[in-house]
Amino acid sequence: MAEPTNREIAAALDELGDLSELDGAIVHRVVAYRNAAKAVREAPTSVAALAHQGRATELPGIGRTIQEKVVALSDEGAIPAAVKLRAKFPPGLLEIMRLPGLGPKRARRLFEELGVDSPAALREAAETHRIQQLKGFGAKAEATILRSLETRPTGNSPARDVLDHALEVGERLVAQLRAHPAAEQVEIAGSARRMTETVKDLDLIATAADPLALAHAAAGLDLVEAAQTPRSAGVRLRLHTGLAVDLRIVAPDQFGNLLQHLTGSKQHNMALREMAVRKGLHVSEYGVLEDSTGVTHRCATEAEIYGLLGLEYIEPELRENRGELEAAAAGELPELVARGDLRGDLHCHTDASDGTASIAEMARAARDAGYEYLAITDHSATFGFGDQIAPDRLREQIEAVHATEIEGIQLLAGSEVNILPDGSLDYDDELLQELDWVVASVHSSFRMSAEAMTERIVRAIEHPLVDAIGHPTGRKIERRPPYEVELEGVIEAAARTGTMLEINANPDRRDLGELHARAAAAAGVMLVIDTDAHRVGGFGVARYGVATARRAWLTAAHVANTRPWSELQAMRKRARAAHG
DNA sequence: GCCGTTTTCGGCCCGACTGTTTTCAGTCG
Repeated sequence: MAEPTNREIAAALDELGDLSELDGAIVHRVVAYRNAAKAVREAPTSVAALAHQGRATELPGIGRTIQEKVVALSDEGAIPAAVKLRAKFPPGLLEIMRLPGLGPKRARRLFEELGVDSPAALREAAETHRIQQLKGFGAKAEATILRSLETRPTGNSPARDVLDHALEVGERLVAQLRAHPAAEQVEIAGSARRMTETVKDLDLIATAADPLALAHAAAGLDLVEAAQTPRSAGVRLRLHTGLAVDLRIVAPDQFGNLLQHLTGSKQHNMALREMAVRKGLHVSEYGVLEDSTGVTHRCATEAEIYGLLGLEYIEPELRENRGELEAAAAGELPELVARGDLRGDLHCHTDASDGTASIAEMARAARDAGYEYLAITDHSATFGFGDQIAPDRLREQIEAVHATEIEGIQLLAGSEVNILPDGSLDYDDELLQELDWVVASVHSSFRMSAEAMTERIVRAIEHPLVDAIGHPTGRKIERRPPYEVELEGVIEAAARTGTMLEINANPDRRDLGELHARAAAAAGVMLVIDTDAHRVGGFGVARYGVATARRAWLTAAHVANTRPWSELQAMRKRARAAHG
């Protein structure tokens, strides 16, 4: 039997958590299963393999018992405890439990007292008013249930906004609020501040000389489609883009408390608060309560909160409970790479392939975006959209790039070469040798087995003239899953050969993602943050690549294009081979 | 079920909201 993937193990643990919750298990055991599921989902290597070696307990939140369950899942195809509980509760009950307003306790009572075992049966029970006869349920509960059933997500709901869509409008909103005379501080909080890949809504926090006036002003902005009643505590908005915005207005001396609370993540805050409790402190959105004195410390800044807990300030991108609290306590947080550290961009397109601007136009735009060097990397011969560059055309392109002189930026002749299904490249070595930079990417035959795709990419990695692998998983966030590939094998090969892996900064890609980028860096792989710009405005997305790198705990040292070209050039494996 | 600078047992984040209730359990973020 094939070992279960981390995703399958995590799903099994989540299911066990749900079933245990229905079964009335103490909440902490349920939480333990969910924490374990998160740890598995984020683990960089095969948890099934770890469990068989008895080493899964090294992951935070996994102890001996859950390790045994993982082994059982792997060896027998199921977790015995889950099998037992599945026999006890119909699968429809899990669905019912997740409806808004319902939970495990109420779902179970509906099942035991009314025989409700599916959403259809639930609707029937509500429509015949049998639910309001139950103790603790009333007419309102029945109406809420019917409404929840109506608005139940159908599975293809778009659910979350990709970050750039939310930030584009969110940052305009912030600018407009800051311009209002009643406003003092206005900041984005929530997952958008942590620069997650997608967001559900936007949380804004403000302080104001006249809170009610600011809330009214917010409700009246032209970005706003609808607003609830403005209050001095804030206002809820819906923008024309459909984005929900929650503006909270707070006293200046509690600004840090609320900002920290609403920035999250939930997991980070829970772990932070547990850590605080051990020091006799209680952290909430209103302040930090000290047990020994009964004093509540109000904090104008987040740094004060972390300071009270004896922690270094933790950047929002790190607040995911992935070890940042322990590192902050030990004074060992990384100095994260910043946008200003990037000196060059090694992946962009011109109108020679599917871009929209000339070499010179792209060069000037890159320079104006703060870059010192730019590799022009148009698509190779078999790109297949009518814009392919045949070998002779590439020779002309190399000459054209080298002949283009733009003050303040150095141009490099490169190519984004296709990795063909068999792992070969579609230019011969003699031609590749003439390029300053070669990024190799998969653009076709996405539907291969993981084994074949891994072999394909590893073969490209082993090519002596490939400097970097572009968007290594091929995913499009919210639109297309990654192709099947064993990233572990890719990372191992990249480390072994000195091939760099790209963090493609396009907000729809962010590929490598943060977890894989972190694993790659830990394995000694050098990363490059590239925009993959197709137009002069395309360099602005660098911030999303930097955000992914920061969420991956990367420092400037982990990112090759924080170095001047002269240094980076010498780090390419072909340069190292020449010297070695 | 996990975990330990209050260690191998006894804790486990915090507060708001809702509906049904008259002091609170369940749910949510």
